[in-house]
Amino acid sequence: MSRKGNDAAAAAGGTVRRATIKDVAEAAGVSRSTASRALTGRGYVATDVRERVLDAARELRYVPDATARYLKQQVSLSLGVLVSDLRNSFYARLAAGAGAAARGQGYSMVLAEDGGSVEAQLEAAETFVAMRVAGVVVTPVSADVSTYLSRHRIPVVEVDRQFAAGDVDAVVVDNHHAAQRVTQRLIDLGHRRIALFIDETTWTTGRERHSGYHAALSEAGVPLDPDLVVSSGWDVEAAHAAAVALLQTDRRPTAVFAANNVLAEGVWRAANDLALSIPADVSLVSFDDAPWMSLVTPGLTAVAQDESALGETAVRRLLERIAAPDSAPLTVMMSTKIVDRDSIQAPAAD
Amino acid sequence: MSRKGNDAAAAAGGTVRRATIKDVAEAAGVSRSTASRALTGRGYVATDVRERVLDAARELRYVPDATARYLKQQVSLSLGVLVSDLRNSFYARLAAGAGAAARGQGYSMVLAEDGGSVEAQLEAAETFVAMRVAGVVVTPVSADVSTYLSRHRIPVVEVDRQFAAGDVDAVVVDNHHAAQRVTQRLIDLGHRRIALFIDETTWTTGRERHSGYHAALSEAGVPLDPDLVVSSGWDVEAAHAAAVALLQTDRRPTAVFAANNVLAEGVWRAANDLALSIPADVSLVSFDDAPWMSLVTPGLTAVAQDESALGETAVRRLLERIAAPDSAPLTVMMSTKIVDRDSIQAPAAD
DNA sequence: CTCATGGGCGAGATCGTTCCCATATGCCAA
DNA sequence: TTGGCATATGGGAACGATCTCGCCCATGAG
Repeated sequence: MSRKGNDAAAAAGGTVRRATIKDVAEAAGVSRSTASRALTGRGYVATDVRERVLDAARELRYVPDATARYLKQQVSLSLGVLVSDLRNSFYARLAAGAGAAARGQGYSMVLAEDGGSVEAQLEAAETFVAMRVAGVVVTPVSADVSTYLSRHRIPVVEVDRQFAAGDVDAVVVDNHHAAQRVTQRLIDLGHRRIALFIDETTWTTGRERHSGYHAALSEAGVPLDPDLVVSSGWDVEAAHAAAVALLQTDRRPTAVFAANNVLAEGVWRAANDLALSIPADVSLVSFDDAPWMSLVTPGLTAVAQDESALGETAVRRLLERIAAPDSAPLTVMMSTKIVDRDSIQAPAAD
Repeated sequence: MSRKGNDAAAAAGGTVRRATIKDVAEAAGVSRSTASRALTGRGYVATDVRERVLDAARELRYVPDATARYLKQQVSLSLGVLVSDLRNSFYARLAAGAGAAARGQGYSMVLAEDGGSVEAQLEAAETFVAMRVAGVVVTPVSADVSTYLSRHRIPVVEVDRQFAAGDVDAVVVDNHHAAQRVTQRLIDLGHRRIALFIDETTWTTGRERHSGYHAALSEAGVPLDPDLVVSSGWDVEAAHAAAVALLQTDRRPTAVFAANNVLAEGVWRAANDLALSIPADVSLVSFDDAPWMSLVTPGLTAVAQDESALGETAVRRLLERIAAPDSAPLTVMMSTKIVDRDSIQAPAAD
């Protein structure tokens, strides 16, 4: 023995080296090549030798170094997932679904948040490139991420919203149609003054939800009142303030369609603060079905997306693309459903 | 030139190799060593040479391979974060805090979920070892994770609950004290029949919350009624079923203390289903303050933990330990506060 | 007996990076 | 002049795995 064993070093208080395949090979009295074959199961190894190697590996608690393996094979087993805000249940569930799908396929998930910032998103993308992840699932905030990652030959799937339609895969829902249907529902109940709360119309989500709302009104011959389309900010507070303002006007809407769960929360809080009764004084529907919407009274009628399925599908699509890098980009459309609860009813007679 | 450039290869439809430091060095007309020095900023490089190298790197869109760097330096820049369930806002916020802190210190976060399963948790730990993460933050479900990771020389911080007290660092809250205070609050209002909903008393969280409840009752001389301590299962449905059963008995409790947000949701739903008014018919307090608790009417009085701070602190502690591997393990106690809302009041006179 | 075949094993190259070391030059003090 | 020091650069060896070779040995067919 030319070198002290690990146990001796440990007893001496020295730093314990992690066991490498070389240690395993020496302990089993074989070469590194043979040890590798025994451990990976590729190539010929005599059964007794294989046993010796496996025993040695167990004994030494050998865990192969994934980074070294990647370096040699140039095949990574981790996926990047990049979302806006984990505190938002929508993204949390999306990430949970993605993580589960990844794990199920033997991948691990590197998760990053960008808080909706383009720069933060690019920074995260750069980290993913540096880590040589096998692919990335992203809820994009600009076209730049997909472009950047594609340039670096990293497969991307856009999920929830789409900025690079046609260039990369995407998994989305039919925002236009769902928004139209739910607006239609309000119109059918007799509503004519229907407000839309929306944060952003430059993303596909916002744009399509807006157009769906618009389409439903047009089709019913209800004139579009620009004052009823409220572009509040991103967060609950902004939506809350905007809702308080709108709901206090003398000709307030009889119904509100909130284009996402954050906006719905703002409107809900505003109605509560103003002691307006939902749905008696004002009906409320939401795009996105957040957990709280089934807990409050009345429960909120909402367009529900299966966020987990969104994440899972995105990961599955990503792995398909990794397997077939040159196939044409696909946009997968997931279904939504309207969950009927008790936050909408016919408007009070004037 | 002995080899085709990338552009030519791209034009020919061939696979484009990612630029390596060797490519950068050649493009700048220097050796790999010099290129490395210019890029990392360690060691002497003439200013004009540095410029040339940096230009070449930009030109070739060079992004250093983090795995290769790790292999050489044996210093990893990713952290493992292992939680039970991202769909639970508690864990989501914890993970968000951890991720933010990690990113702030230049680390990226590898996130895994174990769904509360010991085996899944160990599997995730094994992945972390294989990936050679610099450290792990975990909400443990057994002592095995910490033991396993420690054996592999990977620093661990237990967060929320503690299984390896004294052996590894931990970030927790004073469950006993907080539970005692909130139970005391109910007693002070005049409640004597106070139910405790709890899922598990083998974890520190459950055990301590139980003991705090117990302590408050003892101190007030209220006899402990074992029928009022409900060990329901993990999920909302189980808690809901148990709560429906309990709240229908003729001598139902005048107040319920739910030991976490999931149980609180079960109890809340049960009360609603039974048309019991909170707090008139039954008072309800929760350990954990979930987002929905401020949206429902009445708002739920709850013991609030700052989940983000929990995650951030755990990561900070982890990095401290990485910096000083031989310092004594520390248990950091975070504060809680009771947020008063409207779900508790004095019991109705018998 | 020869030669092809296939099982079994090890030497050494390789992935992309860093880092130690050797070498070289210019400058200043002894 | 010599020695020492700071600056500047390149050669080559790692890090830990995998993988391509090439070699050896049985076995069995011709």
